[in-house]
Amino acid sequence: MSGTPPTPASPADSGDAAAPKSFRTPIGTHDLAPPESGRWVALLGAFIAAADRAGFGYLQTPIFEDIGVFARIGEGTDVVGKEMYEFLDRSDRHLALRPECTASVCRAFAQHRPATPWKVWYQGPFFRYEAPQAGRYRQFHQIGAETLGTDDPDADVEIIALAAEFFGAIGLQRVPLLVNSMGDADTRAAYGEALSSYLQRRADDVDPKDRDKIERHPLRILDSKREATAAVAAEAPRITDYLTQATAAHFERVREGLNALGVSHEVDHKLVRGLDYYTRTTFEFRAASLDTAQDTVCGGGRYNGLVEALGGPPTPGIGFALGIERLLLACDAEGVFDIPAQRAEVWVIDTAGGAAARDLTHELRSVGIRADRAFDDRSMRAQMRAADRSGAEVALIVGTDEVDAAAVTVRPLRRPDGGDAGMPQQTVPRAELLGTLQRIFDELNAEGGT
RNA sequence: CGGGUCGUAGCUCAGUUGGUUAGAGCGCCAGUUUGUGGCACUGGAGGCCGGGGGUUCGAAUCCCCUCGAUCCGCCCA
Repeated sequence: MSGTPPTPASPADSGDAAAPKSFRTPIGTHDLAPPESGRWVALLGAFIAAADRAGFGYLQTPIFEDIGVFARIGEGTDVVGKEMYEFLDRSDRHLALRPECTASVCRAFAQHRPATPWKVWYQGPFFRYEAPQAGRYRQFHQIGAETLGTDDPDADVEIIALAAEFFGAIGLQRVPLLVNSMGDADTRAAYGEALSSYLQRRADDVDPKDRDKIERHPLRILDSKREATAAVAAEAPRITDYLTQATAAHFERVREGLNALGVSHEVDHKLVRGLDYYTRTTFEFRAASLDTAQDTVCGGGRYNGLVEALGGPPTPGIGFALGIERLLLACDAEGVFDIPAQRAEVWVIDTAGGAAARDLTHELRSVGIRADRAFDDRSMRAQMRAADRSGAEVALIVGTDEVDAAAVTVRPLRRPDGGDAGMPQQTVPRAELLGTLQRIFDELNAEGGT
């Protein structure tokens, strides 16, 4: 990662002996370096495969947008209220770093008017100005998928199944799915009244720290973690009792579909989600293996009014976002989806000046072999150590003898049985090198690949 | 933004009631006779003890401030 510290600038160059200022990543941000970064690449690969099979195409939207795009997420939410990275550019345009992607996807839809259904997935960094803690960062990363242009409950099922499929692909087991329905505007209004009057009646039983929410954001009372509040919430009216016939039927069909696909789930009447735009289906996957404060690994729902609110045609939509950092935390907790080993297949050792290492690695790579080498003309011993640590199957040794004979010494480093005691080496003419390597790999695959 | 815990080598950590040149393990580099890895041994590089101020003859150690990390509230992926 960090290399050798640079030698201090000589007074002659700098004219000043003061140590240069050093920097680190801003609060709540992180570098992602090998080997850990290999996990992200693999994770993305697994998602891409699942999304591709389900007919979702990749959508990339800007990392910053006109701040108005995000205002529709919810006036009362912290996400737009106080957590946005907003700024004026040099021409006084009021912009913001994106805190999430659904609004951007809807903006893109309104801007381009693609044919429907529009099925897209996205991936990338998002930004929220919050104090970091376990599973919550100022720059975090999400993968998500959205289907716009259809209100068909089977689209909801497809979206949820995609997330479930992905969890399965990376080996996550303990991520129970919770679903609920927020109904439509009418049910939300009717339910809002019922909930408010109930909460006002029980205000004294609500934890004092939650009381202000009764006025400000009554829905959020429902998912409070405080014991007293949770007790009140448990007896609160349920939104599913206020669903219109159409939304109730929609919800029923979604559940039926999940059952049909074997996606186990549970209805959670207290699942309200934080963002204002949700209508009808809402859902969350929570990591049961995590005992951190943030255990929602994937959240989503339907947002039938959002495209219109962003100046587009009335267009229904459903989607989810999943937090990569949290997902990886959950993988750690379950002990699944390890960091993939990145290893060379062949390591070239050159004690005759380096030209052979330069040329051979290039030649091997061009025929598809993962080949690597040491630099700086190190001793043979050092190069052998590097070869061993690289995990390579085979070392190719080129010293002065080999150069004179136009040959290469092929030195296997692993045994098919997994041991590493070494096998007899052989010196072959350079012209026969690829064939010899092929035989060795075949042998290893045949005997070792049980 | 409020609260808890914590900052000593690249990493994980020792460092006794304040007392001389701040240590270990791992990692890294080099060697242990001829051109050969893992194991073992030897040596080496690498620390403004997070930063600033204070108390003291003397501070990694005590006090204050600050910055950062981490966790919780809150919020959310």
